[in-house]
Amino acid sequence: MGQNETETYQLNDEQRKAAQFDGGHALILAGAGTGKTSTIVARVDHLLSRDVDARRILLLTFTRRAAREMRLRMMQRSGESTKLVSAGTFHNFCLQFLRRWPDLFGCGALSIIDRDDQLQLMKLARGTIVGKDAQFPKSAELVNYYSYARNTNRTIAEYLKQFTEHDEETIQRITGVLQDYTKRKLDCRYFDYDDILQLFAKGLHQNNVLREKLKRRFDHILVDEMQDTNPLQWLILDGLRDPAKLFCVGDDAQSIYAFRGADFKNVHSFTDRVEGAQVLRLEENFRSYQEILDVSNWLLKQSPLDYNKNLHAARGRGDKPRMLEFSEDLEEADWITEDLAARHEGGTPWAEHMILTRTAFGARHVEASLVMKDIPYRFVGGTQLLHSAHVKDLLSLLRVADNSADQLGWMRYLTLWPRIGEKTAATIIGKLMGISRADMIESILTERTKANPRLAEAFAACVKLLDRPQQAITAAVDKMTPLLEKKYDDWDRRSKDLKLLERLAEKHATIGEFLETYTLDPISESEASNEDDQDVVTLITVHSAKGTEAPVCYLLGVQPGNYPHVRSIGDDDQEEEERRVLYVAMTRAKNELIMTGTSRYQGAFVPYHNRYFAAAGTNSQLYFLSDLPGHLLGDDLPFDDDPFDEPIRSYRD
DNA sequence: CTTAGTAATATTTTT
DNA sequence: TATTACTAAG
Repeated sequence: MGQNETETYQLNDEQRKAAQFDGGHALILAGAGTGKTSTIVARVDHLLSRDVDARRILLLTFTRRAAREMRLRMMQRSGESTKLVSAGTFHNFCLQFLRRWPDLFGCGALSIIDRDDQLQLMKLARGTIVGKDAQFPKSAELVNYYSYARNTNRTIAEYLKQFTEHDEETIQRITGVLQDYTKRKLDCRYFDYDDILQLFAKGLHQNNVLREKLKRRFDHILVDEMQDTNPLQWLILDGLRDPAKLFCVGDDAQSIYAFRGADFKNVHSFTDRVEGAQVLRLEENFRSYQEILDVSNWLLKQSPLDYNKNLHAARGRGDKPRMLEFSEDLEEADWITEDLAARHEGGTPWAEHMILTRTAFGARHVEASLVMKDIPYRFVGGTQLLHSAHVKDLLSLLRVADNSADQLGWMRYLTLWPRIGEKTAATIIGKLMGISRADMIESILTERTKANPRLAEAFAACVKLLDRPQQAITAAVDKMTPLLEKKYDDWDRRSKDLKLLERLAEKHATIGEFLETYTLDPISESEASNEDDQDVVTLITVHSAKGTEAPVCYLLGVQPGNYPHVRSIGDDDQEEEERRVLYVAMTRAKNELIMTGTSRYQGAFVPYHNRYFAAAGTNSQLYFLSDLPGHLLGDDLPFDDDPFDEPIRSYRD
């Protein structure tokens, strides 16, 4: 333990000071690429060398990917004992305790639902409470209200009054819908993402027995990406600290999750809130060459906010970032994949390249081009495997087998069968509610769906295989194939996904765990099929890319309309957040940063708050890079401006 | 009530 | 592009 310190793993002075900090609580302000992960890993190593019990260290990350990376790095540095460190996301950590002490938290068996299910449930609630009313907020907006209010620890009414323009009466009606939604959620034993955090925080703060138990479990709480924690998450940290010590690492210039309730205050007010806390800074960038940082620094300097960031490259100088402009996004996509192929031909592994995109939608041409050229890739944040219609069809059976109160699952499963529509299904579901014994459910199904004997058979088969997920899927596919074949005319293509599902299920102990894993950590089709492949290009949304890096980074769609994104225009805070998104994207690159964009911006119009918004570079205020000084970039000329029909003028003139 | 066919709808970011 | 929403006919 700890024997490697300073020999193999070199830290600079700032990092070492942070890793070995011996006071109380600490906030580490760490700029992009300043070695946040290394410092956290080194801190764990330091604690272990001081004989801190690994089981008493808690490491909270923002995503599962980050948690995985941390575990790997800790293992490499400090060995087997780090397996005992609790490392995971907030959601993961909280859920673990809800499961361990359900009685103390007051929750029984539950299924985690994703945003899709939330939306559907909200649609039902909205339908019964307000009926048809085009003026009334759509279900998607209602889900956002509900989630945002809870993540910022406000009541619904308080949030609506403060952040929306709705009148008193509308607020009343919205509250009514959300109440109905909550009731439906409980009826189905559903838990949405926010319930996990909220119930944990509530138990932690309102149940003294529970708080004492939880507080006594950890001595050190390490938090990654502190700038993206929200008030609800802060409540959790605040409840767990003392005597446990907080070690929070973050960078306000990389805060890009305000839409999820993330609050800078967790960083800016840290020392006010936590008595005696110390602030340490990491300012030397180990990731990128100075030229990449020059452009990034310039971007932040344009902001009216003072980020007080001026990253300095420890690696010195390299190539200037490039900016390429194309007239069509198909050309842009093809250029990138051709460049990739050429580099690979030249001996560079695929894995050294990352393509960053503002939106998953914006990457569709690149994805198509990668497929065309047979370049292996994984798309992090791309279309989710579990969201395609045929997969949902299949999973509906597994869901109801796992949780018989799952009404959305029943509705989907039942209506797949001939002669069963919404009404018939609703009647059957009504009969099923409140019954938990599988054999009784089976007999009701058999009784009510005589025309489709396989409906009940398939259910019975899956229930028997609850702890053999792979076999359960095989059985489900077997029984449902005739149905799905008829429903989809491109069944051949779709059935491949179900094979993929079988393979994924192998690694899981129960159906419940299988469903939960991929609900909390959605997986895209390309990720699922390339799971074991190491050498692949990474296509990734900027939001998912926070915390990662690659030697060569392509930044897709660097053009007006994307930075800031049109949907954020009009709200100053949102626009400013978009600048940070671009900053995060740029600072991922280690050696080369290649920005591409199209001049003909998205055809013509983009819907924006029910208006049409033309943004084709008419207003330079709307594009962060419109005033970017040319000397910061490499020599690529914008293609359209390249004058090929002009006589050359001597430089001596 | 169900179903087949057509129209519309929405594509920011995520645990 | 793909899925969901709606409408008219069975």
